Amino acid sequence: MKIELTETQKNILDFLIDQIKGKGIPPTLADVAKHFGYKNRATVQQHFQAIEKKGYIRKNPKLSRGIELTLEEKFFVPKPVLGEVAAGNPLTIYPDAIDTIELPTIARMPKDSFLLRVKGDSLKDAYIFSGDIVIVNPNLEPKNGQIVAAILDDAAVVKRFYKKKNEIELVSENPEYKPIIIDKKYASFKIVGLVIGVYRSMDKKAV
Amino acid sequence: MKIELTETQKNILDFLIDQIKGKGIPPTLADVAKHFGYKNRATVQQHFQAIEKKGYIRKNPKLSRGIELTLEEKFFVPKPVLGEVAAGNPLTIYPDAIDTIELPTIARMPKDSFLLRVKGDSLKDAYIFSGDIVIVNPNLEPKNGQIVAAILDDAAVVKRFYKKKNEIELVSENPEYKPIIIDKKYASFKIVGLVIGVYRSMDKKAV
DNA sequence: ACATTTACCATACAAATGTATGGTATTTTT
DNA sequence: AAAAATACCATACATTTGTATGGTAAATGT
Repeated sequence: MKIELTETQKNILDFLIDQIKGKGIPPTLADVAKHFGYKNRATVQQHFQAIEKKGYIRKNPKLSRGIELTLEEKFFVPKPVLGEVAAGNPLTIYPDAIDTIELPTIARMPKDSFLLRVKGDSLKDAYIFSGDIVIVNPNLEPKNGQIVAAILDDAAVVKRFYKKKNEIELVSENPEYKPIIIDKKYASFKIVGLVIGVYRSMDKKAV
Repeated sequence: MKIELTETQKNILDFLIDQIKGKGIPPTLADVAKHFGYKNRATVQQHFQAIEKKGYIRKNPKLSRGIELTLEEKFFVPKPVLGEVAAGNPLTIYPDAIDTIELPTIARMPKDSFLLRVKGDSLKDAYIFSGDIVIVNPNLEPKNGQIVAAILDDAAVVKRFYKKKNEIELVSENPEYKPIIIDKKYASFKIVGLVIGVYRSMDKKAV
């Protein structure tokens, strides 16, 4: 349906999305021009025209900042650049560890965070279920008691984090599960990031 | 901390929030003037100045639509105008029915939806826990198998919806709970809306 | 080889936009 | 009773902003 964008157009669209998601308000032509080092607004104008023609955006003519994304009727926009984005991502180091990873964009998500779609029920002791989306920030230092996403022994877990003297303890919400103690034995242990939120879409669950 | 707003200022701030949340982009002075029937942009300008002085908004000077809400550093903004806003809302019909309702605003939510913060564990059979946010769309017709928020007998429930010949059945996820059958006996039954999503913030849960 | 698309530049212009200033009437505070 | 805040109006002005038009050079498609 949608026609392919060129590299430049993709970059501009990405910047557009970034601004809308991050700042909450679409940029002006001048904003975009400045960001890409264009000396001229008309350049951006023409790119927007091209992008609009390909169906990715809609313009409210004569309106300042009147650019809308056609993409999102929904909460989550499956990023078309998924493959490439994941490549630059901390997660790629463990591409197989987490069952299935999708990187949708959610509005107003902190810029440095990413989303993981949880598949499998291995995380349900943290009230997180298959199909849920966890919002993970890899740049936040987890404090004791916070929930982290971590990899150990090729499995992904979401648990409460406690740092002790010589070890790290990962505690489940569910008391049935015993805490996992991380010490030197675990060579393949890595904190992926701090889980700052969970989202679950009900849309498709109707069976 | 925050100084009280006047009635007019409150209305204008509400409209501002409405626009930012609903349309995704702040209105111009002219937009606001038009909406309130002011013949003059300067009137709005002055109201904004007053509202800014009281600390509710921030203005990026010289920037079109450069108004920001001071309110929201977070995902969810507990609406300070809750009472009044709720007044124009479908929910107000049952002001006491749902344990505690907060009407936070989330960016880029489908325009006609609203959020309910769930308090109390009465909804946990749908994997929804105290503190979670459910996203409810009152304008979508629930189909069989979808999750709805409903009011019956002064209690709010979130359950799977099934329409039968002469009755409506509300089924829990958890088989321990028996389905609720709605027939003519329930005078005070009302579907609030279709639950299209659940969000949970992990931020504050660190104990 | 020729046409089209892409990716920029420059200039010009009307409309939109934020802002400044001054004014009037009413309400609230002191 | 006087001062301050509120709620509007009008006019004027400099920018910002979107848009239109025309041009150049390189890449791509046919």
